Amino acid sequence: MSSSTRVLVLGCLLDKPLNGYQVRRQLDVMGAEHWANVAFGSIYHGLGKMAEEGLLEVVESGKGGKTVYQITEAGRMEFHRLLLQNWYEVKPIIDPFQVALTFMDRLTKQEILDSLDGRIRQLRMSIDAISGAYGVKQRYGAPKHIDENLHLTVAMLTAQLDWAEKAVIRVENDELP
Amino acid sequence: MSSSTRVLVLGCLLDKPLNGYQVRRQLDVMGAEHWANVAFGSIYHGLGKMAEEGLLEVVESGKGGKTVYQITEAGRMEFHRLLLQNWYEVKPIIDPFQVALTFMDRLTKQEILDSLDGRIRQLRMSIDAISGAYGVKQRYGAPKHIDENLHLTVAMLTAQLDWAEKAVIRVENDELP
DNA sequence: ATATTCAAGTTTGTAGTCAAATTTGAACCC
DNA sequence: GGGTTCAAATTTGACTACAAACTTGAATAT
Repeated sequence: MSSSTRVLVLGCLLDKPLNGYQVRRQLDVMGAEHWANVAFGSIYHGLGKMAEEGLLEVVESGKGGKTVYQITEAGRMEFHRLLLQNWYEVKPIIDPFQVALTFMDRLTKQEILDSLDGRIRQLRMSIDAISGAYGVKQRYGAPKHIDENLHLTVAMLTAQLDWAEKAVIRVENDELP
Repeated sequence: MSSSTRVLVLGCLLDKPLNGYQVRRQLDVMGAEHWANVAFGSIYHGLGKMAEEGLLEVVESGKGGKTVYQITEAGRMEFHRLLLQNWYEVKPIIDPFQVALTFMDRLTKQEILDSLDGRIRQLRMSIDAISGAYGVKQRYGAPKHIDENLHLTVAMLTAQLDWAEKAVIRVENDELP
């Protein structure tokens, strides 16, 4: 499974053993749906796989079918290794919009302007919504660094917004495509 | 297959029929490896699948085994539909770094500062490299809008760089994590 | 002529993703 | 206390992604 899935699942298990469903809920609480793609099946798959690899071990299996996993020492080391690696290396970000941008010349001027208008509105709404969430979680005792994720997301959305606003002007003046 | 794969493959076939290998080379020429994830197998899979769906049709099969595909009218409409959709909608960007950021408190201050230093250096290098490429393709007859992809990429990298530089200060002052 | 090499072109198998479907268990109602 | 309902928890299987392995053909060397 992807490096992100591994980090997320191992990360959830650092403090206490959990079963698959609890891992999933933990990810929900973290708001992982906003910045990661981890589906149901992938969690269970990941748990099973990493147990095979010795990064996790099963505690309290059987009974009513629920299987609780606990992180091993090897698992902690792997978590730390992956975490550092993801902190260090800059991976190119994949945005389907950039694919669409490549074929800009296949759309009419009006189609481009209409789409850009829609994008700009969506981007503004997202930025507002996320900005409004700053500091909210702290009130419930979450650590400060949670907000950094929001800051970074807003920064990226703002970069896209700036680009789109400039692009509108260039298209209107027929400098593009 | 993903919407991006469809757009990319259909887009390559707009002007002339091609076989799988030629599609792949066309994507290489476009520099698709920088902003998309389209592997070998996915291209052939996509060609076969879209042929089944009637978006493509096989011309000149057999012979030495090579199969040439041509876009159909339905294919052109689908391309246009997908293209507009990707232009219009803002999808959340998935960045493995944001996953790592969530677990910031599991690293030591020194580890964080070292990693950030590495990231900052990488980001600066990428920004310089891409900025240096502005306008280069035009000299070889490529359309202007190709540069927009580069502009957008640089804008996103710059946003990440700004964030990282600010984060270093916050960590040094123990405001984080 | 035959061998060698290399790019062109495709197939295949493994591993992974994902959401729908299924099973389990406990709380609640009359 | 039997039935109903709903959240908890997992399984399943269809679909995808990917890269390694394979085939083919044509050019070059011997």
